[in-house]
Amino acid sequence: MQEEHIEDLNDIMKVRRQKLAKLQEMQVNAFAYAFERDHTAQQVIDDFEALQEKPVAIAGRIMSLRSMGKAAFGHIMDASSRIQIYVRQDQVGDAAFEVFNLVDIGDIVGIKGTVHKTRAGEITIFAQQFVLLTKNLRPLPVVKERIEDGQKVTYDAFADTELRYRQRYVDLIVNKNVRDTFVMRSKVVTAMRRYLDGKGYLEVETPVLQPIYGGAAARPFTTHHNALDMTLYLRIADELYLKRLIVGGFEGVYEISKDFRNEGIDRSHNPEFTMMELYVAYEDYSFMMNLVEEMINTICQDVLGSSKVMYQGGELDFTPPWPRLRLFDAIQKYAGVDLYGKSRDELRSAAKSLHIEIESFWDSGKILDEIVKEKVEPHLIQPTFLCDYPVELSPLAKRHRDDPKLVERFESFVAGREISNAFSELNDPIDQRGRFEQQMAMKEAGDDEAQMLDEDFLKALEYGMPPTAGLGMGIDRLVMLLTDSPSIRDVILFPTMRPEML
RNA sequence: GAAGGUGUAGCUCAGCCGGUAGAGCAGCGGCCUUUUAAGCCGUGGGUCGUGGGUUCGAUUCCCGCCACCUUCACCA
Repeated sequence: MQEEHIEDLNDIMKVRRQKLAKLQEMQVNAFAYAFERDHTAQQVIDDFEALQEKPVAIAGRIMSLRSMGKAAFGHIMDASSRIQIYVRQDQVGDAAFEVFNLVDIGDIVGIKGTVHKTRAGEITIFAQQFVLLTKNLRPLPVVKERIEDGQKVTYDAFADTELRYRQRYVDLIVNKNVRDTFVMRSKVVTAMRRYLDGKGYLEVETPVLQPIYGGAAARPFTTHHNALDMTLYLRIADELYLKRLIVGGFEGVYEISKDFRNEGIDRSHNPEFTMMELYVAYEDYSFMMNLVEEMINTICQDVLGSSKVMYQGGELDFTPPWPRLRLFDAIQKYAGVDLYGKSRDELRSAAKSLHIEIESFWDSGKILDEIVKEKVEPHLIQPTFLCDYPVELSPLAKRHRDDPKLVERFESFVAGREISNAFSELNDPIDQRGRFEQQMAMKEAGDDEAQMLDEDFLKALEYGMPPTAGLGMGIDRLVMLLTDSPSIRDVILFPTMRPEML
């Protein structure tokens, strides 16, 4: 709405504008500059005994109103909590009460008054002064709750997922559990930083715009730099830059940042998502397994006070150690076939007998990957490490010390979803070049997710990268687990949406 | 990208085997100075997602389109 035509607004919005005009006539600033408060709602509730009868100043958004002529009850909400207010004409004065009569649910107000408990036993601020701080011009969904048979019943919840995602600000105002989820998300990231910083690792920032994308198998977003007249890609992983830093002499570096993958959107995928990558010199993937289970458990303890969490009706237990299952043993266990050392054709027929569809250009690694996805991953509910992957699947991982067909790689699974991926990093530049070349061949063959050859990265390896363990961890998915969220969109404040058609 | 589902008032929903729509809350007016889904009385509000088609007549039936949800594909 570029130009505003009041006749286009609905009745409720028209009335709000009229009230605004009335306030202006009364010389009331409906968009105040500041309000000096000395308590939050939660502080008043927590310190009720000490604050009883004492004056407090609080501010917040009106969430309910029950007017009784010359007095009214309502609830105001600030970031901490919700608290009842009681406004009486004979206390706040005629002028302020006249303003109060123009207040709607959704307005932001400041209250100075004394702390009491009502007859019904609810902590309430009896207003002595009332100030309008911000006039609301758009009706807010009014969610009501009632206790029935000890159960909290919610009426008229703001529940339309599309509206909730498109207008997350409304979702946050109205749905407390949504606020809680994002507070929890912040705590998870803070706890992770605290853990990694405590180990002495250095948090760094590497390029989002990359001339050559790498470090994962995915299609990128492509963009263009005008001044340089060149194509740039939004990163799909941080890996190759972080390893350059290990070459440079840092011995532990991590980055928490957005990665971008030009793939489909579903309950566990968003085109931009948050990843933590960590590289530690002189260590291998066994070290990293220990670190992952310790780190996740520490985060759980920090933010939930427990190693156990309920997720979608089932209990997850993050207490270390987590089971470690070799990939081919897992296939044996869940698919009932031994696929170790099998040729591409043998894998192909195995896939067929397991009713798994495969593409003609897939190599043996890709076919195996598909079988694992279908037959193994759904079984990995409790935290589990799947380790020792075939070399074809992992062009950046070091060959297994006991078996050249495998690499020293693991992925951790929880609730059937991958939450981390790690390996002993390949630091032999000759081997690395060969693996890149194999990827290029796959790209030729039609695999548009095969990785690009990065000459500068190879050059860095030629200078010598110490033995290094590397890890990537999906933050969004971790937060989903710890907040019992079924969709990644529930843990991303503004998930990717198609633009609304106007 | 495919299939299925959904789209009706600010919010949550009902309804219509074709005759231009209802409820609760929110709103507006009135009464009410301890209420809390406040209450009581009265009352306004909708191009029924969008564009076509069939029909005397479409919110309802048919087709296209858009958005969202679910499952699948791709992927983490």
